[in-house]
Parts: sequence; structure tokens; C-alpha cells
Amino acid sequence: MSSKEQSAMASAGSSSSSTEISDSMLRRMAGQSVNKAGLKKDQSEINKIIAEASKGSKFYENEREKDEKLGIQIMKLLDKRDRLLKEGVDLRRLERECDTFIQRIESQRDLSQTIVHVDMDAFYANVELLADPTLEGIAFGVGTGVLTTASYEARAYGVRSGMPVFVAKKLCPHLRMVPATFNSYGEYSGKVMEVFRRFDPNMAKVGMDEAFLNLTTYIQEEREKDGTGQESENAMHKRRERIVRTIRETCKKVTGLTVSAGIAPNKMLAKICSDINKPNNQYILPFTRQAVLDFTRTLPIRKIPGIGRVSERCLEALGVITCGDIITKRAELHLLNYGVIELLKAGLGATSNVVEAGRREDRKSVGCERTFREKSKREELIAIVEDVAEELTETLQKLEYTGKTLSLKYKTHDFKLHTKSHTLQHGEYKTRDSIQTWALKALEESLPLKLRLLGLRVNQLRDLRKKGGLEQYFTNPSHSRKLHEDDEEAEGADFNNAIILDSDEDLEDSEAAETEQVERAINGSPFNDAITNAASSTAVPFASKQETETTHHPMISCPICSRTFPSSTTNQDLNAHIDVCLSKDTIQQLSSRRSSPILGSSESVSSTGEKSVGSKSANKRSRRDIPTNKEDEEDYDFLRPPTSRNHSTTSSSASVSPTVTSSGGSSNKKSKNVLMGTKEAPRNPFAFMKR
DNA sequence: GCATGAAGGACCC
DNA sequence: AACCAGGGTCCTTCAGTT
Repeated sequence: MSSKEQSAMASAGSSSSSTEISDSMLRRMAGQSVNKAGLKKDQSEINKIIAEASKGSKFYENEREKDEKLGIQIMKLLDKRDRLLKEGVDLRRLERECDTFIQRIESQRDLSQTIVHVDMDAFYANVELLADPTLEGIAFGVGTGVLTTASYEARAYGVRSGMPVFVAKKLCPHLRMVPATFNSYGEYSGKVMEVFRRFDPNMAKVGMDEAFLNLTTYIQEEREKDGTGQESENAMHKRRERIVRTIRETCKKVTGLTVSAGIAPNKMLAKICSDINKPNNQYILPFTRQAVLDFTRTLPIRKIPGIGRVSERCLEALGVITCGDIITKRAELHLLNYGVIELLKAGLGATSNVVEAGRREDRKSVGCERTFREKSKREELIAIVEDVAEELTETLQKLEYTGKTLSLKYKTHDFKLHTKSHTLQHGEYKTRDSIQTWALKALEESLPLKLRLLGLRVNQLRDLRKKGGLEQYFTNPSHSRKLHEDDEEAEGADFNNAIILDSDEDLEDSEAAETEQVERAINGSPFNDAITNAASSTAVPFASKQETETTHHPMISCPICSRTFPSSTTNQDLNAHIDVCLSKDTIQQLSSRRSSPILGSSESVSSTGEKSVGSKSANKRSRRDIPTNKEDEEDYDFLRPPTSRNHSTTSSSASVSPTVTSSGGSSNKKSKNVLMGTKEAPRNPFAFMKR
């Protein structure tokens, strides 16, 4: 261990011996949702109470350990930076490279779309309030064990979601707790989403209480209706505000729940904006490049969706506190291989503005887990696994999925998480038996264990609602899914097939108009760019172009399985697909699937006669060629904002609402490493910013 | 060299 | 006197396979 590491240990660990709690621990214990509004008590006072309350607990110890490790990691990061600098890395060159990135990003900046992020206020809490008016005006929390949400009255005391009840009570002794009633949340969620859909049928739901809307089309139509021609930016601004106000009012009228909203030219910004005037209000960011830059310049990086506690600390150590710092420190970030491009995109406020409904096909896994009071007796643990397996099977059945890999997850008494997984080469996990058998085996293997959590999750799903088994090899969905009573989210989305083009797609040549801007952007830091020409950036000449074009490809369909493919699909590719479709295995598979539930291997590895799907080469080919334009996109592989992550739907009604974001642009290894020349790519705590 | 699996994490709501 | 959810997604690292 280097001396630096030792000192990191020392400083991070100092809290354990003395009564002082380190700063980073205070912050860490403060929890993830620190950025929430509505606090009364002084934040640092609150943080102290929180940390103090759980000090000495196993949880706390575990957090402290993590904190320590992070500290070391950060030291290493800094070490590395210093070393490279000493070795004489050409920072200037890196800076220029970043400027090229910036140029590209700027050239693709798109202010033509009106994106709205709508976010229900204290959703669970407010639903409970409707059900029980005696909660009106009092501090209460929803959940058991951990608060899933807190009323605004409670928040004033520093009580926040994700906080354990006993800590919350320390902050607010008279806090009242009500158990969560997920079914009702689901119902209200459905109603609200319905309202949103009136304004954007392709609305992207993000969890139960949030959604992204693209109002561009709605606005256009409205203007056509009232015969408004060219409109001043000011008029547009007002129109946007008014429409969003209408949306919120409608929600309130329909459900009695209040909504907040953010209006901006892209998802990341809209999301951040929805928080600004939080309860029951909205915030609109002017749709000009300058306004966006002004906004982001001072924006704490933590506000960027995808930047969590860890990334925040890493960046902070590098002197990056605000988005503005990202630009200033770009060379260093680049040097450390720290996902600069994504950061730059976020820093410039030029992230994805593509809003598309989540599709069932996008789901990647289904899981089920349980937390309980520390247990170590074999029988007890086994019973829990059985129980979880049972429930998982039910869920799987209800949702109509099977999966190839199963993983067991457990948390030991000291809050350490572990997973074990197994992938079936042939069969699929489907029956309770197959799941339980492996799960128990995996558990027993590691048995002398004191646990507090056990869970199971199935990955590599196959959608039983789909005709063939080939689907997993194509990204395409389209027609396939019929609506099912229990997934209210179903409608709408289906016909935009898997092609995931982001806004990046067609911009290339259409951008002449903005060249001027771009030019400026390259010379020097955009933030210093005094003369920003806001007007030109608001021009709407290509308004909504890519949106329509990328989502409404005409389709070609396979004569065998009638699956549809984008018109851009070449004959060759189509043939490849048809080959697969015609393969014997496939036919067998299709017919066997009809007749009986054979597929799930009842035992772990051994299997039924299910040959894997289609010929390997065919699969490979098709997977690469047919579905996406990924290859083409590689070049544009900037951040597709992390913004829209998925959220599960706990409700028994199982509205599957998978991710909103399209999959796509894998992260651009090329440019990242090529420029660097560093081998041991330092972990890029940022990788997740992918989209 | 590349695709896959397994295990571990970061993050989100 | 005790003791921090549960549903997901994506990324990374390290092997071992093909």
C-alpha cells in the first residue's frame, strides 16, 4: 500500500476511533436524495443527527468501509493524474481533442423539441392522503422499515425517502407511518399516465410517478388549429407554459394529485427543471443555447442523472463541482479516461431529446427479493428461498417470460451483497422446480451464512407472448405484442421498432445553419463565449425532423413470421432472417411451444431437446445486421442521457414498463482509448452514462 | 480477438 | 432494545471457451 493510500485510510478511518464523524460519512449517511426541496432544519445539523442515529450499527460500519475504499480509489485516481502529468502528457492536445468533441456536440445540439418531464409530488404520500384525510397537514411517511416517501410536512424535518424509519423518528419524533398500498398507486399511476398520453401518445413512463413527454407535435397541431403561423420565441414560450399548466391541471382534476413539471429542450434538462419549483409548480428553461449554457454552468454535477454519490466524490476530487467545471477541466477528465464525452454532453446541456415509450421487449430481468431479520438457520433460509422462488415463478408466469439465467442474491448480516448465477445452455428457467432446485443448491453451497436478504432474479428473458424464439436475436418488436389486460402500458409504442436512433441520426448535413455557432464553440470555452447567438439556435427549420423520421420507418415484414423490419433493412439481411425462420430447429421450436410447456429444463443444466435457436452463424449475422444502425451510430456515440432509467412496477397488476431509453450506441471504446494511450484504463465510474 | 458467463457495483425511482 | 426496501438497468473485471 502506498503512503498515500495509508493516509487515505487514516483520514477516512479517523471517525471510528474518535467521536467525530468524517465529512464524507456525514454526507454518505445523509442518503441519496439529499437534493430534495423543502427542508427546514439546517442541513448539516440533520446530517449529523442521521449519522449519529445509526452510528455503530452494522449498516454504518459497512458504509464506513465503503467510504474508506472510495477514499483510496480517489487517491489512486489523483496519483495517476499526477503521474501522467509528470510524465509530460500533452494536456493541450487533450484539450483540443475535447474541443473537437464539443464541436460535434454543439453541431448536434437540438433545440427544436419541447420536452417535458412531469413528476408527481410525493406520489405515494399524496395517494395515501386521498385515502385518509386525517393525514392532511401532518408529518407522515409511507413504507415499513424504510420510507419510500415522506409528506412535505415530514420533509421539513429532514425526513426523506430511503431513510430507515428509526432514523426518521429521530428527526421527527411525531412522525406517523402508514404502510404502502401499491395497488392504489398503480391505479392512480394509470390514470395520470392516461392524461399524459393525451398530450403525447408516445409518452415515456419512468416509474409510477414520472414521465417524459415530447410536446412538439402537440404544439404543432395546436398551432395549425388556431392558424398561428410563425411564432415568436416569446409566444412559443408562453404556449409551452400554458400547455404544461393544462396538463398539470388536468391531472389534478382527474386524480386529485398535484404534479410538477420541467420544460426544456431535452430530457436531462427537463428532468432537472421539474425539481426546481417542486411541489405543484413548473419551470421552463428558455430554448436558447445561451440560456441552456447559463443554466448548466453553475449546475452541480450531482444533478446530472446518473451521477450519484460515488461519481460525485470522484469528480469533486478532480475539482469538478459544477457542469461548468466539466468544461474547464475537460483535459484532465479526458486524461483520466473519465467518460469525457458523456460528461461534456451533460455539461453543455446537449443530451438526448428522444422520447419513446418503453416496450415490453426491453425488459431484461424479473426478480424478487426479501429482507428479513437476520437469520442463519438452514431450514429458515431454505424456507425463504422456496418462498421467493414461488413468488418469482408466479411473476414470471403472469408476465409470460422465461429466462436462461438465474441468479441468487443475498445480503449478509453486515450488509455485504453477493450474487451467484447460473446460465442454462439449453433449457430455460420457468417452473418453480427448476428455479428452486438451482437456488437451493447455490444457497447450500455457501451455507454457513447469517443473512438479512435473499433474492432471485431471472435474466436473459424470452418473451412468451412472442411468436418465435428468435426474437431475442433481433432487437425488433413491432406488431408482436398483443395488449394484455395487465399491462396498461402496452399500447402506443409498438410500431416504432427497435431502431434506436437518437437525435444524433440525421443531423449531419442539416446543420449548416448552426455552423457559425459551432465555430464559436470550438474557440475557447463555450462558457466564455460572450457573443452567443441565441437567435440562430432557436431557429426551427429542422423542427422535429429526426424525431419523425426515426420513429416512423415504413416496415417490411417477414413472410414467415410476419415480424416487421425497418425499410432500411437490406435484402441480404432480410434473407438471413428468413433463413433462420425456416430453419428446422425453429419450426420444431415453434410447434413444440404450442403444444406443451417443454422448454423449462426441470433440472439445472441437463436439458430437454430444445436445441438452441437457429444456426449460430445466422443468428450472429442477423443480430449484427438487421436491427439497429449501431455501426453507423458508433460515430455519434455520445451520451444518450442516463436520464430515463427504468423503474419497476411493483404493483401486482404488473404493468411492465420497461426502459424508456432505447438501447443503442454502445460506448465508444475507440475514441476513448485511442486518444489516451493508457493501458490500465482506470475504472471509469462513469460508464453507466452510456445512453 | 471476441463473445459469454459470473460476480460486484453504481444508480434510479 | 432494537438494526436501512425492492424493483430494475447498465457497466466493469476477470476468466475460461470457442
